[in-house]
Amino acid sequence: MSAAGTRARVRAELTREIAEVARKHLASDGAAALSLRAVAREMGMASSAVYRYFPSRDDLLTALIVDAYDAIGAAAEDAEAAEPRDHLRARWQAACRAARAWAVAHPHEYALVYGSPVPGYVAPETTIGPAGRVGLLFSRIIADAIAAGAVDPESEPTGADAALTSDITATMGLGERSASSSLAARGIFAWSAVFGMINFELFGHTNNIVADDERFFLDATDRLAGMLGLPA
Amino acid sequence: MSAAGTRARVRAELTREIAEVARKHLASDGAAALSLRAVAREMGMASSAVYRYFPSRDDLLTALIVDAYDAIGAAAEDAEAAEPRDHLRARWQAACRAARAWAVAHPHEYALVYGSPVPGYVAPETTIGPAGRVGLLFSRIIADAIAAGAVDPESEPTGADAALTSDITATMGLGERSASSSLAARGIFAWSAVFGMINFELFGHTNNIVADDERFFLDATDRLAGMLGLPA
DNA sequence: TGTACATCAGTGAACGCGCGTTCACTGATGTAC
DNA sequence: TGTACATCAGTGAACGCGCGTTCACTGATGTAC
Repeated sequence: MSAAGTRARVRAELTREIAEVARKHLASDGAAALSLRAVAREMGMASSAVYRYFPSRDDLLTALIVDAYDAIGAAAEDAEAAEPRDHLRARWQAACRAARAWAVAHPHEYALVYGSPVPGYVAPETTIGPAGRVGLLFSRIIADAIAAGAVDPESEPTGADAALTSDITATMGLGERSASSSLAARGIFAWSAVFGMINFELFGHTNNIVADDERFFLDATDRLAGMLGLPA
Repeated sequence: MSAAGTRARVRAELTREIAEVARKHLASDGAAALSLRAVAREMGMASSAVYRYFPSRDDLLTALIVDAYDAIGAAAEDAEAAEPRDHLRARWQAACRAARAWAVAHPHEYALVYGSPVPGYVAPETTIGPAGRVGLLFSRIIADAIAAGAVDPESEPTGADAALTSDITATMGLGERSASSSLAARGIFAWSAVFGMINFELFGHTNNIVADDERFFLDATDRLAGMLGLPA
C-alpha cells in the first residue's frame, strides 16, 4: 500500500516535472516551438515514454494553458487579497498591476493564453474555470462595491448590460438585473481593456509610443476604476 | 521596351497572385500553417519557383502582414471619411466599427498582426508605417477635435501624458506639450482598449459573457469617445 | 530585320531536418494467496 | 515470508509526414549591334 502510494507519487512527480520542462521550453521559445520530443530529450527519456504521462501533445498544451491561467489568476488574487477589503480601488489597482507584472515576467505563457489561439488546438472544458479567474476577481470587486453601497448600479442607466448574458450580470451582483444598468458592461469593458493594454505592450504595438509602460498602465487602470465608480 | 514592360508586368502580376493564394491559406488555416510549398502546389508550380518572387518564407509573411495592416487601416479610414468632418464622435465610432468589422471578417489575418507575434519572425521596418494607420487615424480625430476647440487638452490635467514619447503627443496636436495634459494618454488607452475588445471577442474570451458583440463593442467605444471628450 | 548573346522563369531532384505517434519488447515494481 | 502472476514504466526502432532551401539545368524571353 505504501508501495502503491510510492508509485503514484513518483508518477505525479514525473508528470509535474515534464510539465515543468515543457513550461521552460514554452517560456524561452514560444508555444509553436513546443515539441514532445524536445521535452523528452531534455528529460533524458525516450520520446515515446512521455506518452505514459500525456496521451498527446495537445494534452501537454492543455496542462500548460491551465497552469498559465492559474498562475496569472493567483498572482492577481494574492495581490488583491493584500489590500484592505474596504479600499475597493486599491484592490482593483493591485489586481491589475499584478496581472501585468506576471505577463511581463512570463511573456510566452501569457501569449499562450491571451494571444492568438494555437492553430488546430481546441480548448477542452478543463480550461474554462482557470480562464475565468482574473475576470471573476474583477467581478467580485464590483459586486463588493455594490454590496457596500459604494457603487450605484444605476448611476449610468444606458441599458448596456442588455448586450451581456444573464450569467455575468448575476455574477457581478446584478442578479435582479435592472434593464437600465450599464455597470456589468463597463466591468467587462474594463476587463478587456486591461488585457488589451497588456497585449499591446507585450506584442510591441506601443514601441516608440509609450515611454513608461507601467506608469501608463496604472494611470489607465485607475481611470477605469473611476469609470466603474470605485471610490478613489 | 514594351516587351520589358510586359515581363515586369507579368512578374508583378504573379507576385500579387502568390500573395493572394498565401492570403487565402492564411485566412483558412492561420499563419502557422502557411507554407511556401503549399502555396506553390496550389499555384501549380515547383516550390523552388516561388523563390523567384519571395526570397524566403519570412518575406512572404511580411507581405501578408503589410497587406493586413493596410486592409484594416483602409477599412477604418474609408468609414471615417464618410462621416461629416465636424461630427467627431461619429468619425470615431465609424472608425471603430469598421476596424472591428474587418477583424470579424478576417480573423486569421487579424490574428497575424494583432495576436501573438509569429515565433522567430522579426518584423522589418516596412511594417511600421502600415501598422500605425488605425492609430494615426485615431490621432487625427483627436487632433481635429483640439483644433476645432471641441476638446480641451487640459480638461483632465493629471499629467499622464508624461508616460508617453514626445513623438506621439506631437502627432496628436499637443506639440507644445503641456506638462499637465492626459489627453494623449487617454487616446492611446482608447486605442489599445478598442483592440483589446476585438481580441477578446475573436479569441473567445467573451464566450458566454457577451451576448451581442457588436452592441457591446459600440457601447464601449462610445464611452471611450466620451472619455476623450468628443462631443456626442 | 537578323543574329549572337545575356537575362530571366521555372523545373525537379535532393539535402537535412524535426515532428507526433505507434508498437512490440524488456525489466522492474507491485499484488494476491 | 515466499512465490506466481499482473501491472506498469520505459526503450528503441520505425512509419509517414511536410517543411524551407539549394542547386544545376533547360527553355523561353528580352537586348545590342
